[in-house]
Amino acid sequence: MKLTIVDIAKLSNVSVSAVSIVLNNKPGVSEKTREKVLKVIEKYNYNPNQIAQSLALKETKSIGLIIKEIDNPHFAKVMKGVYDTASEFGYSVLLGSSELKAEKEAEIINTMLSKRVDGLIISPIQNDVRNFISLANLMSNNISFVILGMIDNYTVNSVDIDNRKAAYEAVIHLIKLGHKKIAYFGGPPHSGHAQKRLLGYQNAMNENLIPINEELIFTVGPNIEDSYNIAIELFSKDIEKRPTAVFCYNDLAAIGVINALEKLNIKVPEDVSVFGFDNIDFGKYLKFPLSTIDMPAYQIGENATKLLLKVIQSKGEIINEKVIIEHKVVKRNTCAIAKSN
Amino acid sequence: MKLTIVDIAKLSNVSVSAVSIVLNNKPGVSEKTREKVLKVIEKYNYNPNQIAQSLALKETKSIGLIIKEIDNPHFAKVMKGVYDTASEFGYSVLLGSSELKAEKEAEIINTMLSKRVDGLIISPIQNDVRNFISLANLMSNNISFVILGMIDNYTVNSVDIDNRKAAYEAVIHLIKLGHKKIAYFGGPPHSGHAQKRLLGYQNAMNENLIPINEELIFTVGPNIEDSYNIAIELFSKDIEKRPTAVFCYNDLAAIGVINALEKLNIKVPEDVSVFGFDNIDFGKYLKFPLSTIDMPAYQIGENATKLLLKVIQSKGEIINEKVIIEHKVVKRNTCAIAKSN
DNA sequence: TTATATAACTAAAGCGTTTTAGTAATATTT
DNA sequence: AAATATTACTAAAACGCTTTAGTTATATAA
Repeated sequence: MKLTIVDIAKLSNVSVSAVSIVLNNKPGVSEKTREKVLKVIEKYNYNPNQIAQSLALKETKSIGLIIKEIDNPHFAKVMKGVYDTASEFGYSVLLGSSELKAEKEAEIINTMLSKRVDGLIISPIQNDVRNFISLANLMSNNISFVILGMIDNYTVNSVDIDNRKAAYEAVIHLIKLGHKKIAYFGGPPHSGHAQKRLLGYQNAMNENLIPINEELIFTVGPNIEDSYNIAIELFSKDIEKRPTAVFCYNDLAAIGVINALEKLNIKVPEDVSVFGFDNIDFGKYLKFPLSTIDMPAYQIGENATKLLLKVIQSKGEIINEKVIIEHKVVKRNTCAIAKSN
Repeated sequence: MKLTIVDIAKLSNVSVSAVSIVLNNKPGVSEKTREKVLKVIEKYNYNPNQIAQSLALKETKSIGLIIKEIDNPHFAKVMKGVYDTASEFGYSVLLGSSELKAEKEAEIINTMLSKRVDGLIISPIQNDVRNFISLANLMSNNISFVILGMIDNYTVNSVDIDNRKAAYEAVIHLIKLGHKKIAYFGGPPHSGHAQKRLLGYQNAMNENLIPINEELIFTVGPNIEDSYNIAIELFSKDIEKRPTAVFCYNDLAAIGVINALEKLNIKVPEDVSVFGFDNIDFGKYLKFPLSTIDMPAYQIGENATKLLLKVIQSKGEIINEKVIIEHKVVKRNTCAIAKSN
């Protein structure tokens, strides 16, 4: 039977209030009683019920983290960043994964709110305000939250890299290598990241006066197999219809493409170049060490958490920060000079 | 301002109890008032405060998951298994990562208990009951929990693979390939998994009358770099002091070893064979597709959660299940016949 | 010494639910 | 129509804490 503060009070012959004061290390009791109470607490290994505390204090010391896919190394790093800094500041983290489903996302947000988390870190499925239905809810009920991404035209706290610029740089890299027929394997259509990366792709192409072939722009699912299949189909076409390079919205997609290429006996990078995005740890150990954009996921998680805690603690004044983390283009072995054909 | 049940009661001209009855879909109010109340709830988008519910009901509908490393693909899969099934049954999951530190583990367990999770799934740092300090606490306070691993001689609910057997099979595979000088790159000394896997290694060696050279048994940290460094040192020795095969307690360690070998211009698998453990997704995409033990992490998470929920729901009768999940040895490209030398 | 300020302590209300036990209203039997 | 069973409803206690406001004891000032 778990002891309560009432039990401790009785056992130490003081009032409940006195125990509470001792528990929270507040002034209001003599050294003598403090020690007396502490001794009893120690003896019975008393652990205050945080549920009751939360109800009284209207704070739970926990935050919710909602990512898109649990088993994606990128999000694992984000989680670690969030978890480490949350722990450091005494917060617990409640896990949520939307698996790219909008309804699931909304549902998770709802249950987290009824669990009264002190704040939320969300990697949203969609950045379009019209589709990101929970956003209005969060804003109007002024819940503390920060977005892993960008919501344009809204005063929403967020942390992200400059996705457009990163994608732009990746594609420029490919163009400088002589590629013109560059495919884009993008993520879910409404995803902010996918859109920004597509924009970067378009910018780079336009700037170099390379016409964009809509037939080379794809939407792939979140797993390696999906992009593998699409790549198989794409590269089974006539050679002149095939791209000489493909820029992928994440490393997982790039792995799928590379696998397909290998399956079809098309050489990477001699025949076709592949560029990823995220720089997951395994990228460098792959059969074809991946050229990619380094998106510092741990830092993103860390910064998001610090920002969230700032928002939580700033009862009153409005915080409006859009943190941009520096990315890097990392050139490894999956890109080469385009064959002149 | 968040509405409370009292507000809803007033707005619908009924008692608080009536609202509670409606909320929980219990009998005790007429259809008419039920609808009336429901309308108000809908209109104001009322969301009951789960903290208050938890206090009243003495259950939080959340479980704690304590793993050892967040950014290890094996645990990512475990997490996904746990998360998916917990969600399916209406439970939230509170995340904990011990990062292989016993004090951290104990601390996490403590805060989760004060947050009054309904149960705990723990991948413990140490399986030795004398060192796994929290275990006694959990058992004597009869907390619902399940262990990802094994605690011998105790009636502890757990799910795991047969680690000894799996390791045994891996080493037998190596031995059949003609290897005799087989190194073991093991995990932290007190870890149950590491111990069981070491035992399997020893069994296989003994059974084949191969003397065990203690100098070929190593303890490596949880990251790729650590085993890389140890391997560099090991394989820089005189050739006759070097093993011809190394069996690693997880895939990450195997990747480190392979990298070191590559760095030293030692050919995998021609010169030395490497065998991993876990079968992380990336294993097959690596430069040297990894031979390894398939440990079905998702299933482990799933089973652990189902077992935990069973324990939670079985107020009263004692449950004592030790679930063993089937492993598989997967042979890919990192093992070859030993050179006769 | 008395008056006053300060320190130590505590009773009770409040946080937002559920549930028990009771009352009032309605339906069913006789 | 009266007696009884059933249904609808609600007041209040309980869950385990914090905190406010008040009381009592002690220390300081006059």
